[in-house]
Amino acid sequence: MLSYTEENYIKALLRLTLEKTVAGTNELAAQLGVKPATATDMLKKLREKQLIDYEKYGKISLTLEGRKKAMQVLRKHRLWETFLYEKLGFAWDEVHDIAEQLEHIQSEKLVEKLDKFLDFPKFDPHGDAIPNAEGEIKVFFTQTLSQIAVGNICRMAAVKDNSATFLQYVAQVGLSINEHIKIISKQPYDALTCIEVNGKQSNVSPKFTDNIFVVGENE
Amino acid sequence: MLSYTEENYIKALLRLTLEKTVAGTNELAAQLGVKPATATDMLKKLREKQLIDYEKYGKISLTLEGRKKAMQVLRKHRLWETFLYEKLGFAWDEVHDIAEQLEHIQSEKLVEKLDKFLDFPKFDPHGDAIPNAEGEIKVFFTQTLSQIAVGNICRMAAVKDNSATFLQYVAQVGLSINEHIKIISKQPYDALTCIEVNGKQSNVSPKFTDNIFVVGENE
DNA sequence: TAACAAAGTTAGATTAATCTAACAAATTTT
DNA sequence: AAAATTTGTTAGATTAATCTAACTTTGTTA
Repeated sequence: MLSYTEENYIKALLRLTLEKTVAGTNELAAQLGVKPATATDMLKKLREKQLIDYEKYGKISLTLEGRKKAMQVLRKHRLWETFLYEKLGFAWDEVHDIAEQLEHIQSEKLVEKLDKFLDFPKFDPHGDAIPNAEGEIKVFFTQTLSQIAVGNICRMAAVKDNSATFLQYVAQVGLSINEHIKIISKQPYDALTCIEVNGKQSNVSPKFTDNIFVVGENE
Repeated sequence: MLSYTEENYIKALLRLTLEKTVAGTNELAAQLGVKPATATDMLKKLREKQLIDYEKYGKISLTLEGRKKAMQVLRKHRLWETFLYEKLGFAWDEVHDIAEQLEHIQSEKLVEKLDKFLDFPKFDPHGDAIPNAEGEIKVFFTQTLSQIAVGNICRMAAVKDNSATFLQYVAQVGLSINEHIKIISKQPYDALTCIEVNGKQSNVSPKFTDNIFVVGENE
């Protein structure tokens, strides 16, 4: 079982690795309000416990196990935030500090009962997704590239079709996850869509645009 | 602010001093699952913080401040137990261990909102009274000595009248808080009640029996 | 009342988490 | 590429809470 402190370290690492590319010791220490020397000590300990991959002077990343543990803390945090907001009537901005304490309560059964009591919420009061019991965030995309109007910009979120030929085609037009896409025009005659990715324009078929999940820019 | 550990010590002391006469170091240590030496150290620390009265080799008691703090922890414990039982559907015997963790969450506002959410419960799922925000357990006695039938035994809980003459009268018949009282007989003619306290019988008036709160023996 | 047992304390060590100060490695700038 | 800056580590100390082992006080019993 992880200590309160260890949980806070892996949670901070999760946040850093989600938001930015890689996490460094100073950044981690700042996030937690401790000195870098302290963080270094804890990093060694977390490595011993196989929660992170780390070599001295190198970059830090969570192992699968570490990430799962961190996500479970995040799950508790967001469920408690939802409880405080929805059930107890706390304001939007008051819930975080209390949830920081509640997220360390150890009881799987409590978490599951709380989840049920809240009617299995998918998002917390800030709109952030709540991980499931296995520590995964399932994001269900509903909008495909074909639904975006001419002139708008969106961002690629996922693909429906995972075939090699399709993925090669996707790469060929310069697309990848999070890449921006602008809809230049749509041809009424042959139903092709002209998209622009990184300054490069391509004409693609409905078969293509129907298989790309996107999110709008105004999120 | 008290540490998690300090809170546990004063809570254990509260339990011991409520249940038994005086608390000793060994007993306290046993209650908390630590060695007596550890308890001694902590007792010094709690004395420094003016939470207990204590001299070495002497008996231990909570100060008013210490008692208040302990009662506030107990309040949180019992409110959370009520929440787990009433709202989350936990069983009677599952709530204690989780409440042991939840009772240490620091947020006055949380406690008050939880209290309201639970509709200001007076008793927890085990039937124990929940202290108020000031750390007091208000017990409302409803039964007076005059309502006890002949032949029954009850126990003195409190008095309605606090006048000196009444209290002297009470002492004179051998009564004090928690003292047992047996109703020997009631005279229809002059409405006097014959009571027995510690083997001593006295005839008392309705004015007397109406001003003594009692609890039945079958609690 | 002297001896024994129980209760409580002290001294010294350990562990987890932290710090400061000094040092080492990596990166950026000139 | 040498110098300067940033980043990260090590060594040694501190605090809170705990332990064991030895000792002291108090209370009980023969």
